[in-house]
Amino acid sequence: MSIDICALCPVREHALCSCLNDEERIVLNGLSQRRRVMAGETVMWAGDESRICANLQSGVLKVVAATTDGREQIVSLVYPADFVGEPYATEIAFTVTALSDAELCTFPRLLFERFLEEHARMGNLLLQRTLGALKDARARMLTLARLSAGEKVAGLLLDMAVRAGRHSYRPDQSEPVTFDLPMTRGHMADVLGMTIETVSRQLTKLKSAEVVVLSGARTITIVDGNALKKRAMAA
Amino acid sequence: MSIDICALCPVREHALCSCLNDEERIVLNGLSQRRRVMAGETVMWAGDESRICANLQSGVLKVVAATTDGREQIVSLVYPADFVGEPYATEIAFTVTALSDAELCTFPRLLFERFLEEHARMGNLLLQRTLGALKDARARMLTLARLSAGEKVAGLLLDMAVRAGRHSYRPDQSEPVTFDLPMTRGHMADVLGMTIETVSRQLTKLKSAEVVVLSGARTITIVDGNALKKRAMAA
DNA sequence: GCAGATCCTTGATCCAGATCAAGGCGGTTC
DNA sequence: GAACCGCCTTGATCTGGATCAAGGATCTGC
Repeated sequence: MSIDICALCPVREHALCSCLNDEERIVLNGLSQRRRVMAGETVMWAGDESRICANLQSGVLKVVAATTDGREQIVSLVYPADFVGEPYATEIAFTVTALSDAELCTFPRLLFERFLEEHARMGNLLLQRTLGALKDARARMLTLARLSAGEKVAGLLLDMAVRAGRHSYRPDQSEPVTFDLPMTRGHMADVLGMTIETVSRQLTKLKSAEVVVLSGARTITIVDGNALKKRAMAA
Repeated sequence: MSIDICALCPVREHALCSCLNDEERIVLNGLSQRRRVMAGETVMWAGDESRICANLQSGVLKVVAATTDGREQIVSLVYPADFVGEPYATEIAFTVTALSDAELCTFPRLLFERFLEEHARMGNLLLQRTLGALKDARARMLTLARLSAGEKVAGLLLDMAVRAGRHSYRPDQSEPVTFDLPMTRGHMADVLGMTIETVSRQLTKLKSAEVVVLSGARTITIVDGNALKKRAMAA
């Protein structure tokens, strides 16, 4: 009998399983297996059989779509408490790789699917999260296809201020915020569908315009949130 | 008591409700309302309250994301038997408009959500479809961000050959297929994130290369499916 | 604190696709 | 059958961002 490891879980209040009662949670825990990955390590490969699903406990992952000739696009970033994996798919469509060291709580796909079907409340919660992810993906389609480089970078900075910096950040109330960018220029370029050089130039432009301050490559202060929002345009 | 209108439904075998037994289906039917829309008419507006969900019975719809200054991107095409709407959202994020005359079987959102929660099998089916839509959206993110104009057009033609032409079409077995393009050049441009002119030029290029034959603007024959697939690159 | 690697910035040039502009082709109306 | 209208094609030009190229900044291990 395994001990109640969920008690120590850093995301137990926010992950999918937060909707379960103690009894149900213990059953699900019985199916789970903890896994640690190092920055740069790949969690699942496109083309492989879909064998596991997981909740992310700590760290950040990227979900990547790629052409056969090696062009890549990050289609999603996975933060702690987010669900990752492809239930009801036999073959993995998108490669998932750790951007930082990370910890996952994994489940065998087939057992996870069975559990979902037997616990409708969790099934429903996953449905709601999947609908949210779909909305996100569609919003980003607009970004990728129709926004200029300047708009893309401004929008990503605002996103990151909220997700990686203070969750409460509102650009409107323009008190400056400082935080560490959670990714390299290269990853930003992969998220936004552009090149490293263009990302760098746009950041330099924002710096010259005194909208942001860059202290070293990774630390940023948003000085004028309103100006940044104006440059981002699309909601 | 309403008559059993589902018996006449053209998509009863393929829509979400196909997983229900007779009794359940009659309950759901009690919540539904048929709606006809004309080509060009908008079914739901971004920004409005999310009041209805629906199964599409006939016709084709587009789901559109737009910036405040009017740039647009089609993020999804909805075909018969597909589900459309935004359950569990209070405000509509994407405008839905008919590309052709269309018929919908609509449900009030809140009653539909309740029904989903009380009929886990349908909830699970919607989850599977939503996961499929998410995969689609992510694949299209790669297309929008990283493929060339030529690759985009070739890929869309193959897609349409399958969805709008013969469902069984396989480009590998290169017997020619003829079908009518289900949309204008303008809509193709909106789907692919480019301009009408570029779409037109790419089609002309495919014609000159004798990969396709265009008989009038709307009828197309794919002569060399393999060549077209080669030009599309990305899976 | 130095060697090497990785990441970032900046400059010069190029090009795919946007934009601007001008007809051409089918349908529809009366 | 003439006039119109929406859609499509083609040509000329422009430009945002990619690509090519060369350092500069930071970090890591020893």
